[in-house]
Amino acid sequence: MSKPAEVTLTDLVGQDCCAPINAGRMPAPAAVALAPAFKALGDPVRLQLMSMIASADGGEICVCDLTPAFELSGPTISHHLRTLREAGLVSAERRGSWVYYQADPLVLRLLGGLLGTPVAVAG
Amino acid sequence: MSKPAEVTLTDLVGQDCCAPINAGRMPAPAAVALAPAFKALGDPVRLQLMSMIASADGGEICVCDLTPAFELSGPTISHHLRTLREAGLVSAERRGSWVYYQADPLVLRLLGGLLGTPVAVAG
DNA sequence: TGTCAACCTCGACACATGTCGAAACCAGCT
DNA sequence: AGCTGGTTTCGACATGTGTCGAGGTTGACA
Repeated sequence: MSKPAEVTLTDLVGQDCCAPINAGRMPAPAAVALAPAFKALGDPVRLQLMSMIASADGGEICVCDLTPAFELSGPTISHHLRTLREAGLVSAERRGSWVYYQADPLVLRLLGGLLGTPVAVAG
Repeated sequence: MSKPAEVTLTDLVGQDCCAPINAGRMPAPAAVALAPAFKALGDPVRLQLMSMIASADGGEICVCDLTPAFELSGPTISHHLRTLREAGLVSAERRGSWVYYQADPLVLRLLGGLLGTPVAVAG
């Protein structure tokens, strides 16, 4: 066990949340776990994909509705969706011929709570 | 004016906030403006730098306190700080021999509110 | 005014990322 | 069983990113 401090996003979600970003230095393991999620949101296409998935009616949306919404090739959209999936932000489910994507609201809330800085300035 | 739809982070902060990510497809200009901020947070070192700056006593912290906190060269830390600066997340101020960095709480709150989904489910 | 320290910029390199076309895979239909 | 349409994976290429060492700029201090 050379890397006992490894932490996953799911671990952090399980703890309900970690400390907000203005509550002291973030531990390196948490930073390593969280950075990929923010990085995944660091692209305009993925940000729009994420918003479409997160706001989808019924909590899920078909890839066949996502792909034509951009002027990008199918493989490129698939690549971005994979990035979101590997970052733990969305999950995919195949049903019949189509694949449906759903957002993970807990992870989104985790990230949001991290930045939220709920008026902490104690003004 | 070939690109009339260009939007800056400051514009978005000025509007107090844009719609949360689960409230419909994010407009492309907003996505283009927001993505660099998330991308800047998409690195473990910058996430830790950000947390140290945002939680600094007095709202600011000296570079001379940041650099020795990582096993990275000075130029590398400077590069990451520049990335955070260009993303609009922090600002720098020179005072005497040292440079002090401060976080922009409004931008952090904007990003957080975007993801925060503040219990909107009304459960 | 000269010297020193802190910080940034520049140039360079290895590696990761965004994008595409071609091909493989998977489920449904005839 | 074979064909068809939808989605992902593979291979390739141009571009962007993280890191460093060397050098420049700024301000303090003797």
